[in-house]
Amino acid sequence: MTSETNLLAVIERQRPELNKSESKVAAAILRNPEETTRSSIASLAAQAGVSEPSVNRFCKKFGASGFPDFKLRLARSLASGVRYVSRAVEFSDDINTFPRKLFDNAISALMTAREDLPLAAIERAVDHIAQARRVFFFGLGTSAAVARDAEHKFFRFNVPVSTHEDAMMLRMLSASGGVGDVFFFISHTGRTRVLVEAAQIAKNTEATVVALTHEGSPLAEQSHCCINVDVEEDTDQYLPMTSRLVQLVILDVLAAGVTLRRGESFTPYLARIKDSLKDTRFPPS
Amino acid sequence: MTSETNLLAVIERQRPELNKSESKVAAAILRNPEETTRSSIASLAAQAGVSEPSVNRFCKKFGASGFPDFKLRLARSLASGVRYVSRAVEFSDDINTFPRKLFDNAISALMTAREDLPLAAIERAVDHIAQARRVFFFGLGTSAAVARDAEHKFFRFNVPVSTHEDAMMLRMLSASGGVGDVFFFISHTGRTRVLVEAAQIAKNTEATVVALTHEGSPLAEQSHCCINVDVEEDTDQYLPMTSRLVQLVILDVLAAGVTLRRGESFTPYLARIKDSLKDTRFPPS
DNA sequence: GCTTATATGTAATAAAACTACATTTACTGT
DNA sequence: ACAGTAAATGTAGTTTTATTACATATAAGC
Repeated sequence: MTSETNLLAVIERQRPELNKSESKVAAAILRNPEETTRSSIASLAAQAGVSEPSVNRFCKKFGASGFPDFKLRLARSLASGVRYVSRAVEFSDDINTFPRKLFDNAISALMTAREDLPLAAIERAVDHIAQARRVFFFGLGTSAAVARDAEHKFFRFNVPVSTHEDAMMLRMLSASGGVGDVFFFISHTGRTRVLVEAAQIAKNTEATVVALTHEGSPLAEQSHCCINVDVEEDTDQYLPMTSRLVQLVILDVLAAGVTLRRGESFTPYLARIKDSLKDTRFPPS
Repeated sequence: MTSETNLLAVIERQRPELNKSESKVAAAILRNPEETTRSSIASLAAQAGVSEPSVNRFCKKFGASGFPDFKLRLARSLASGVRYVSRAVEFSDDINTFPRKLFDNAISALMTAREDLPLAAIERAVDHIAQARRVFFFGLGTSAAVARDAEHKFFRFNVPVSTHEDAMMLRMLSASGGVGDVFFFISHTGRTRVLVEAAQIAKNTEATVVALTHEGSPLAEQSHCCINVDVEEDTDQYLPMTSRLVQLVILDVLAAGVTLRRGESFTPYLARIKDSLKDTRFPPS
């Protein structure tokens, strides 16, 4: 078990396995975590309707050395932001609340993703990309921007990279796949017909299909290597926001992986690309 | 003045104005903040070589109600992460370390940004966009993907939105600006010549120029409304990674702001757009 | 229904933090 | 330089808070 960052999430998760008084304590804490960090063991016990030692035992059960230590941990995980349940924006929100909520959601999505990174898949994807002859990044809708970002990132590795959004193009390019080609599909749902079909076509060639999507989705099934992005998101009401952030960071990870694979001798090359941009900018004052 | 989040920074700043025993306490805390959160008032007093009440007074001086409250605040500000130094990826890193580092950096950038959101500018930008006749999102390089994402997000508001990357297009469109047009420029550095020049052209029209960039940059100076994104980033060595994440979340904030402005009656319209995508997906199994 | 194990509470103890007050230190003016 | 005063720091006692050891109650197994 990883040392989970978010104490509240741990409590929530363990809740069904707690006995009576423990779950009363859990309830009291979850009802008002912020207040818990400020209250004494006596007042929390009163709030929960249990005895003080019960609270103490509860704290020890969750890895703390005692109540004060527990409060500290709680304060930490509250500060490290972010309510475990991502908070939806309401129409009653105003400028002082909703921007924070959105940031909290973004942060919490990244923290969740960080806890459970699909390292094996990432490593394999890096392998494929590092050795690729050509790389195609395909994504539609929100993921189109991600694909675009990836293109801009990976072209620096001296490998032909391209992005496309035209459904016909996707199919034709996918069909053109050969040894050393990597088709990299990006999708939050993993159910976008056009993408899934293109992936299927590509998979029937000699090319490698990598998917950055939800594991178990139709798209994942059409891939040789699926990097699982499993962000809970209320996509019924809102556009995918947090999942694309996670996708972007994972692409950064892949890019970094490829850089490391190339080795230190590669850095001058990257620097040269950077330098080429110098004259497009106003010099720093 | 904002109620500063980072207690350590506050202590550091106040240090010259502290008297002898207080500064001993400050030194002891700064020497090992992490440990301080776990120690008792007695042990901290011993560490600092002062008496317990001195420690207590120190705590009160910094706004805490007492030592336990102080520890809580300290724990919070340690957790809220501000590991100011974001950790760079090294060639000695392996798969177990560098992905985490990149996620850490992303998270810490968002947390830093969250602490200091330019709410006033955001509010004004929402005003402009909500009332716009047309909106143009302009960004180049890494920011092109951000602009693209914004386009995809904002077209849902029933306002003509577009993105362009061609330098000539930017200039011509900028020149075509009129009342009700919003030109939204996105740039990490705020020094990209093409963008700055386009912004200048747009500003000479009746249109509104909004910039999502570094305050004080040439681009910011050509805008009516600048949303300050101030992410420290080693762009000499790496591509902007974290700044674009912050930009994206801020655009989410703007989109949410516009949605809220439109009011609840607007939701069915958004739902209709969502529904139109249904048939492009494989149904959930 | 008895036995055993587990869970919870009670009350005493120990630890920690705070307060009031005493002492020291540093500063002011003569 | 020295008394007087104000600020700073420390001492010791008090109060609050947390923990431990143990007793009682509750539930599970035979």
